[in-house]
Amino acid sequence: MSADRAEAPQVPEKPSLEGLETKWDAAWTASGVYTFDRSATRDQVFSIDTPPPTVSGNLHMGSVFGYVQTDAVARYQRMAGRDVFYPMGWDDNGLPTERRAQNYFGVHCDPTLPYDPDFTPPGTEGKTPDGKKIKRTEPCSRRNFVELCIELITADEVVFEETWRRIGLSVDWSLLYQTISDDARATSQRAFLGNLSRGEAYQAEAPTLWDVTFATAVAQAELEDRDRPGAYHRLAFHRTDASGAPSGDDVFIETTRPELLAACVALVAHPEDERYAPLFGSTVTTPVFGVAVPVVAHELAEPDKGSGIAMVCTFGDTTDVTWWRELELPTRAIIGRNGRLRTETPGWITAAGPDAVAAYETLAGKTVFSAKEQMVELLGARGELVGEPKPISHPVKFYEKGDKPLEIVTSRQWYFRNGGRDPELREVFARRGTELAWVPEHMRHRYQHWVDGLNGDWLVSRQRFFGVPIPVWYGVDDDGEPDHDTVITPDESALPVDPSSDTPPGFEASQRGVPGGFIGEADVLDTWATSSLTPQIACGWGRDDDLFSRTFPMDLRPQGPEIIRTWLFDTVVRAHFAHGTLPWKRATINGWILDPDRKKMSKSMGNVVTPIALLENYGTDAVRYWSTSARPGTDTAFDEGQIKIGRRLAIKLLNASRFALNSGATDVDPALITEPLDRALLTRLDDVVAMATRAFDAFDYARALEVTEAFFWDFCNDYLELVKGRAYGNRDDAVAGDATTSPATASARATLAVALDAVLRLFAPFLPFVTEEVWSWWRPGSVHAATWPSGESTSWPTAGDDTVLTVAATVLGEIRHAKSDAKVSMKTAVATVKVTDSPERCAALEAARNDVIDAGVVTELVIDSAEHRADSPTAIEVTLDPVT
RNA sequence: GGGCGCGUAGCUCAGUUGGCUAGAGCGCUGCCCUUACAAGGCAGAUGUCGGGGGUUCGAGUCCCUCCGCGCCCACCA
Repeated sequence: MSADRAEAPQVPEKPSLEGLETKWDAAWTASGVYTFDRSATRDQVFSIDTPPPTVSGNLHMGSVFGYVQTDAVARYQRMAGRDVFYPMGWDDNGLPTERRAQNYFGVHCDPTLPYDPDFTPPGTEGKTPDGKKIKRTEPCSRRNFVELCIELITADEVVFEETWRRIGLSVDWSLLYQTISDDARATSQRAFLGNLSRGEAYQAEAPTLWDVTFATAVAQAELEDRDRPGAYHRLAFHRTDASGAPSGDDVFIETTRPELLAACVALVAHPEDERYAPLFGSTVTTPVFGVAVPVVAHELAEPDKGSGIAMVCTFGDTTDVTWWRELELPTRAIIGRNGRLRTETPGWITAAGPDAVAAYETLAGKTVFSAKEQMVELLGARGELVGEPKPISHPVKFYEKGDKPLEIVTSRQWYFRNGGRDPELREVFARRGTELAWVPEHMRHRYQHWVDGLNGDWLVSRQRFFGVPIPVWYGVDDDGEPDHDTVITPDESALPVDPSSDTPPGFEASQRGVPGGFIGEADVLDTWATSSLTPQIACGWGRDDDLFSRTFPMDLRPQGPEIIRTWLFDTVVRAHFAHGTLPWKRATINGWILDPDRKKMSKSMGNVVTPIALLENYGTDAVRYWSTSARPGTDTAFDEGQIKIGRRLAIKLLNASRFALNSGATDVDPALITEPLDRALLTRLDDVVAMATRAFDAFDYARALEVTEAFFWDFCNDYLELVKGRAYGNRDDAVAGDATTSPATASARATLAVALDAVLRLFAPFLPFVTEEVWSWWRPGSVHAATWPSGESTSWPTAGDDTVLTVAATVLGEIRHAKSDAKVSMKTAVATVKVTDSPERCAALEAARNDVIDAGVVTELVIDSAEHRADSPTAIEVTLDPVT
């Protein structure tokens, strides 16, 4: 036994996959294999910016899919010698948590209420203490509400971490962060203050997309269109003569929103529309209210839509905003933030006379829906509604989390510049998109397309509660009114701050809200304004500059395609402003999982497939196998069959390893690997390592898995069978035993050890549990800390002739074929096998003669090149023993 | 309406810069309890590469066009 030889392998009698996850997760935590070594320099580090998942308590199949793919890359990088910085975070700030807190505790936030230290929510889990469903939520102060949110997520996050650990991510859990934590809030506010001081953040009074239900402004990135039923109402506007008196002629427009008639500020038609050209510059009066509005021209008006002329209201849709801005129309807002028509009669209606006022009063305070019905009645009564409304289905803008159409209201909000209103800046961000490496390459189009389509700056203020407060105060003027032009900022050292309770520098708490004092900004930042800073939060920007310098800009940003326009783009914007760089070198975009439930809706008789159930039924490695079989960026149908294959592969790995180790696989001088068949195997292995390495370097984990799996398959089916007898020492002249092992047997055993060792490492990124288990039978330390088998670590002889294995496997295959055809057992003896082939291939076969004879149970093997004709294929004749 | 992607065996998918009779796994069929593995092994059958044109000595691969599917974006009159 040589000095460097490991202890005798400890191979279990019945190897099994059960319980490996718990066992090794605990072991990895204890040994710290995934702990980031912060003495590493930037060039040695591979840092990964995982988008922190929303804490929901549930793990989604899609998350498992994408995160496991990234983990395989992380594990490869670690084995390839990089110091992997792989933090995880929880995105717990924002609306989803607010909603869950509302449902869970049965409360809602009323920011006008004072803090109640003794506040007790009506219940938990949506139920009262006596188990009844909570029907009405109870109001509480903002601070009480935030406390409840934090209580909820703290409990959830413990469970969530356990769940995530189950999928075997090699993250350094000591780096775990939360987007609502003090550090994250401080980072977010620090970045905001930087944006403010450089003029990248600004506040403006402007038309804003507004969600009535949540009572908050929303950003362009959070919109989605949904098809909703509507109806065209044909309305008669009245033309006037030069003196402004009615001329008796009418102009007809079609609108789906007659309730906004009181907010009408103009009619607009295309400049080249001959039907309406004579009207441009003239004035018409609205039906019902008789308010005079101009007829104007704009190329956005579409002649073939409706009657070709549209009414512009402030504001019915985003086109109205465009027209209002570009045509410098007046603002006549009638819809309030509660989604109802203003209760006080607007001045322009009053000016139109008592009839108009009377009409408006029947609408005042009504919801959009009721106002529409009332308006139709008013129009009908006056004969100004032509015909019946024509039902249509049309796209309507919604907040992606909302269930009522968005309204547009004018309000003061905070914005970040993002190029939406500045072609030069837009070009800067477009260029950033081209600098970023994309996997797959075509995903860059989505980024480009989004940047090209931006039509406004990024609205970041939200009228919500559970978020990062906008860290500013405003001066209060002599009349006690906030002066929004006087912005007071905190000292950086004071971050994070809450302006609603903290006092700005230079003021006393008693000056809050009094003339000459200050008032805190009540709004919070959009959740994206914080999650767009995950590289800064994770890498310790402004908090741990040493760590930051070793990890930022990060190497990799893995994520789904649906958040390119939001999360990815926003993160690029923030890093560009704060650091003048990209936040990462490369983005890998995973594909979608096609939901089987959706597909098989008709068959949905129960079984909801959850990742947890799959992980329990098949084991984590099996689920990881399926996830990493999918090509980067490629959509994949959920396939339980693939998961079963993964499980089989893992079991196969256990059994094949057990066999190899029990056959005497042993570490000896690789120079003892002398048999041509063994050298052929290792030559092939060398190619596989090269292919897998190349694939991983291109972030194509799936290809790396594919070539490794194919090799392992051949290794088991062909090589193991061929070498079995020789490894056992069946043909040894000497008595079995180390000291007297023949060179042929020693060669086989050394080859088994080398091959198994390499195969375990090659599979380690994909099947971390089973490879670690087998590794522990005979190797010290963790396979995940082992060196990737390439380059300098390739210490086996590779000058072999691959043909030896190929020909031997082909002949063995023919022998099996013959036995299969004869319907006899594989251990049946074969009388003769005659192989006719080229001299080269015959020589190769000759080199493996004894192994083929052993594996095929062959009595006589005839190898002949004399009758071989050039270009004709290998000819193999198998004659079974007549006795059988 | 614009953009991106996809359409290869019954199913899920590979097919790298155009190159030897188009591949894998599942499923299917048959056989084998072989002492690593019967929740296994071995073997077998299966394709107008969505349709139609074109370039080429040669096209699943490149070009054009049509059909179908998915996703994203788009101004809700």
